[in-house]
Amino acid sequence: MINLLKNKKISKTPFRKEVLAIFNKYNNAIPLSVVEKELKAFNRITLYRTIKVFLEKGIIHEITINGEVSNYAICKEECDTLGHHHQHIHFKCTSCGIIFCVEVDKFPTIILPKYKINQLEIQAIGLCQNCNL
Amino acid sequence: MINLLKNKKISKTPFRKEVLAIFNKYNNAIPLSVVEKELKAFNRITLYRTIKVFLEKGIIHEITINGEVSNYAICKEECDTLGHHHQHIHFKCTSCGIIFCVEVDKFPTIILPKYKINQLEIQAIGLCQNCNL
DNA sequence: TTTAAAATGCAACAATGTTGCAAATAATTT
DNA sequence: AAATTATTTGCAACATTGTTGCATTTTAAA
Repeated sequence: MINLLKNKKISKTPFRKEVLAIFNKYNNAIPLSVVEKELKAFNRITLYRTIKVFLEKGIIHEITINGEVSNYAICKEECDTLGHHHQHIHFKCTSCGIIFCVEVDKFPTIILPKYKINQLEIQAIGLCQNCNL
Repeated sequence: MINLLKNKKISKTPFRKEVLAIFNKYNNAIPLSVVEKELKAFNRITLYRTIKVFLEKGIIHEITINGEVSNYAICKEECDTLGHHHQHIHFKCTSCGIIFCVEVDKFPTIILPKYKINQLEIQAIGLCQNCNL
């Protein structure tokens, strides 16, 4: 939805609408290089700033696995300026390289005595449905 | 142990010994900036190459949380050229910023039908023992 | 429609990471 | 222990990635 921009109280510009449409088009997470290629009128600086705003507003979230180049995906849950609230894991296929979010029935809990855990980031690496045939 | 370099079959040089000693000195993960400051004779290029070799040989592992600058820590388990085999989680304290590895009693398992999960990376974000007092 | 606020894009810069190659050092062989 | 081979180091140069100030343009609000 393009109204997302209105809901998040950020200016609705052609550039942002285009970037948002690209993220919506993909069902998986994508790196900036893919966004670049999809953009009709691409500008590095504006893209960096757009990504930063989208991250801050909880429109997209960043996925970085083992220090590799970051991928970005639309937030499905109610994320906002105050933080991201995801209950999904990130899966990376070592065969086709795809990265995406997966909902799991029972999201793990970890208890560390004397610590306070506010957020759990879980990344699974393996073979996706297609590559595991 | 400095013999680690011999065991991993890589040349034992003063630079590598120094970098290894720095990692051993810290009980937590550290970014390259800290390694730099600790090094007597620092050279950016050699450091990058040393880190790369240490990663490949399974001497250290990389921790990247939410696209922030990577931190590095000694591998405690049997990691080698064929891969890293960790059964610990990575904890980041939002108060003091420290990042370190934590052993957990029961490392979570995630089952995704039709997928094959080879590795699970778990990052917990919250307050560490000191900051949670 | 006018005004105020915000976004864009250029130029310039800063930080991070890489590569070829010659010199230096470490490991191996004799 | 000395000579040979293999590897590492560090310089120069470059490539990539990300940031900032500022004037112009565009969006949102009055």
